[in-house]
Amino acid sequence: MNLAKQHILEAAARLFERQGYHATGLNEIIRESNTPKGSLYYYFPEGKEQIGAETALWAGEQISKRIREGLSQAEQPAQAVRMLTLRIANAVEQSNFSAGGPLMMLAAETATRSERINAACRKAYRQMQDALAERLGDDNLAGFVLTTLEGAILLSRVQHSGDALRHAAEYLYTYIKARER
Amino acid sequence: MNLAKQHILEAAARLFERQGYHATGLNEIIRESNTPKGSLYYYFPEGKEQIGAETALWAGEQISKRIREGLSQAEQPAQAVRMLTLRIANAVEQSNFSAGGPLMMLAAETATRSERINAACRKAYRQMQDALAERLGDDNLAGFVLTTLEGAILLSRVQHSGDALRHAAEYLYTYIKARER
DNA sequence: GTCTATATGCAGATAGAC
DNA sequence: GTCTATCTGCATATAGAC
Repeated sequence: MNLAKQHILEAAARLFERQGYHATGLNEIIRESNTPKGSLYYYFPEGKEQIGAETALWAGEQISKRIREGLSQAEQPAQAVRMLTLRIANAVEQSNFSAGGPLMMLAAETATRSERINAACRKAYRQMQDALAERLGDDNLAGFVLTTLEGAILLSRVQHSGDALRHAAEYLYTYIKARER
Repeated sequence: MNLAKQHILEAAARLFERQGYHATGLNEIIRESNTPKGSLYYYFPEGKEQIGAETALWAGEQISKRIREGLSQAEQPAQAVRMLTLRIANAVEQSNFSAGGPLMMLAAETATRSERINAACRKAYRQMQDALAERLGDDNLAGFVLTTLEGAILLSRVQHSGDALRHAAEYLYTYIKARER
């Protein structure tokens, strides 16, 4: 993929993550990406919706990678999920509660308003769930962990505190641990 | 509270729930509320942000009531939470995945962009958590249930399927049940 | 209390020069 | 590939009549 295009995508991902899809203007994306203004419609001829969809796909791959990395750093699945969740808590706090995955905003705002972006978000979430399931050996459980992570990220952002994520880390740990036997 | 004002608030809540805060225009709220156009700035002189904040507070009270009602319909807390979650799953499906609480969108979109709306959302979430804690007898556990519900609503909406909520219902049931002993 | 008219600005998008 | 200029439309908000 072209470098300028990649810059636009990454800037869009950051902005969607911080403030959402509808609150982000194309001018803002251009500015934030340090990309020549004339490039946007050259690389994304179908406009904002295309940017949204490609951002979701790209984000899904990035996050899945990080999930795999994070989960590989502990012996037992329960402990791995706990550590991953605590890492997210730190990341969210250090970003002043603007981090937490570009997907959540994009997915929530377009669930019933853009079929194209929605399809991309579903695919991205599926990838994330697969990454979790690889380690947990249970797709349903992976779905529940994903659910919990998204909910906890949302509440942590709203409450301007990583506590929701830290609590989630402990509950998930206890739950998965109990299952291991 | 004045009736016209109440109509505006309820229309705003529905629209924010379906499509989000930034995607909803004031004209749309007027149209959907069947309220005279000149009334909006009469009742909400501080504009859209005031509407957002008051909507969040109102929604928080409504949802807390429904949580209390829902949780009172079973003998044991574990079963009560399960039934509440399944009820939400049905509601979300029957709304074509546009329902799921006016708060989520509002809260996510404004977490770092409007202190006023953010404060209102926090208060609303606190009320909801209190309503859960009353029945569960454990504020941390109530927070975890809230986290799970919000995450599951998000994923159900994105995936256009109530499965995430139904799975969450079973996991929460198992978890709370195990604690009862 | 509610109306119409309007101010002002930015949104997404397009055309055509270079 | 990138530029500038511009179109169209809607956004929030305000003023002043009734």
